[in-house]
Amino acid sequence: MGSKERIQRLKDENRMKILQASLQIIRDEGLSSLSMRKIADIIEYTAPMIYEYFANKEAILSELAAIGYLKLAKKVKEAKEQEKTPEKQIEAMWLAYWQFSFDQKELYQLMYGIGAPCCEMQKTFQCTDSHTKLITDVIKEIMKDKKPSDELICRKYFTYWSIIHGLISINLVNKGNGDETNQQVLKDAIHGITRSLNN
Amino acid sequence: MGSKERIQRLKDENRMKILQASLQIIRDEGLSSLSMRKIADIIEYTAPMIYEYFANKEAILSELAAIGYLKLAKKVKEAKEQEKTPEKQIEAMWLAYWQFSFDQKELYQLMYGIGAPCCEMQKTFQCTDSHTKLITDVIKEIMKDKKPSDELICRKYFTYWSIIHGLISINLVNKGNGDETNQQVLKDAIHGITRSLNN
DNA sequence: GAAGTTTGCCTAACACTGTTAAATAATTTA
DNA sequence: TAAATTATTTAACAGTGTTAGGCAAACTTC
Repeated sequence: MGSKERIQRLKDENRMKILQASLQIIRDEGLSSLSMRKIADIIEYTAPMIYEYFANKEAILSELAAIGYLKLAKKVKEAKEQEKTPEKQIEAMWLAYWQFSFDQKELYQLMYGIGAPCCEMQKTFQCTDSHTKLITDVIKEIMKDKKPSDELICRKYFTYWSIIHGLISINLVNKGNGDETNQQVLKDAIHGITRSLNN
Repeated sequence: MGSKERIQRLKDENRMKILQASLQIIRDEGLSSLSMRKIADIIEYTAPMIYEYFANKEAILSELAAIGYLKLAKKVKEAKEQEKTPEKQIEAMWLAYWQFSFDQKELYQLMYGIGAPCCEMQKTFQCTDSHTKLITDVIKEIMKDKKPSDELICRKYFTYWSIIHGLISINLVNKGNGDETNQQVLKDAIHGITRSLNN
């Protein structure tokens, strides 16, 4: 019965189509005008069909966010691998994070709830294999002489994250586009925090 | 015709009632479950009546946000006035900002679009009489020996704001409540930036 | 005070939204 | 081919923001 697999593959395809269509609508018309019926139009089904693939609308958004986390982790990892010293790595990683948030505005907003009463933040993803893990590892590397506690590392990560996320949020809401000035503020801040790691 | 004024006063009262009711609903049930009909229920009118006072739902949110800016500016001003040195002032002001965002979670989210596809950010308020003006004035005071350009001051303000707004956003989305660790990160960051103003 | 005009307010409706239950069409199994 | 299962749709519910039309009360003018 090879058709079992064929049917499964078809189901997976439709799942994927739903996600793609959703993201497309969000990109084209904004999150607030994403509707089940519009998704259905694109995938050439009727709205109730979507419920065969996702429990509800929120589940779609949730899954899109999850995909976002994967994409982000990939970008951050690539950025890391192009530098040798931890200091350069951490700058590259945060710049990659920054870049991601502008290349994938909609996804980023979904992931971190800017302008969207969407899914709970995925705490599952925060530990293994995420950009968080990648970055905290480098922080640990930089601070290794001080034998920092996990709590301290976490706090340092938080400090980085806050300023970058803050900058991004402000830019997204203000419809900025990550221009020179902001990049300058960002780099300054990253350097400042990085310097503070070892004194 | 003193009744003209009486009627005007009644209209103003109703306007206020609508705003209060809206804020109450947002606080009790969240922004996403704010509806015109619910507002109407509370003020004991029917939904279409609200359109006599506000062009649409967004106008209500917009006005709530504007009220928020005023409240915030007041708090920041009070904080400033309780300290003498600019260094202490700036810390107090940002802590007041932080406090405001937790005391008035909903308002803050409205003002800065966290979890809300709401109104454009009010650029009108950014210049005179806002917390922004209050804070940049103090930054200017601290840096006065360097004769900084407006652009530099703006960038410094931005740096402060980013990390604080970032911390707040993360806390709001994660449903944190501004606990010790975060306050620590915040104070560290403020000190770090303040120190950087003069070297 | 009566007639006409304006105002305040409501009902009904439209075009949407997410979601569910029931009915129908297509496909697989016996 | 007949029965059972699965895929898909139609119809509906309860909710949303918003608009148009109508009724009744209040005010203005005569």
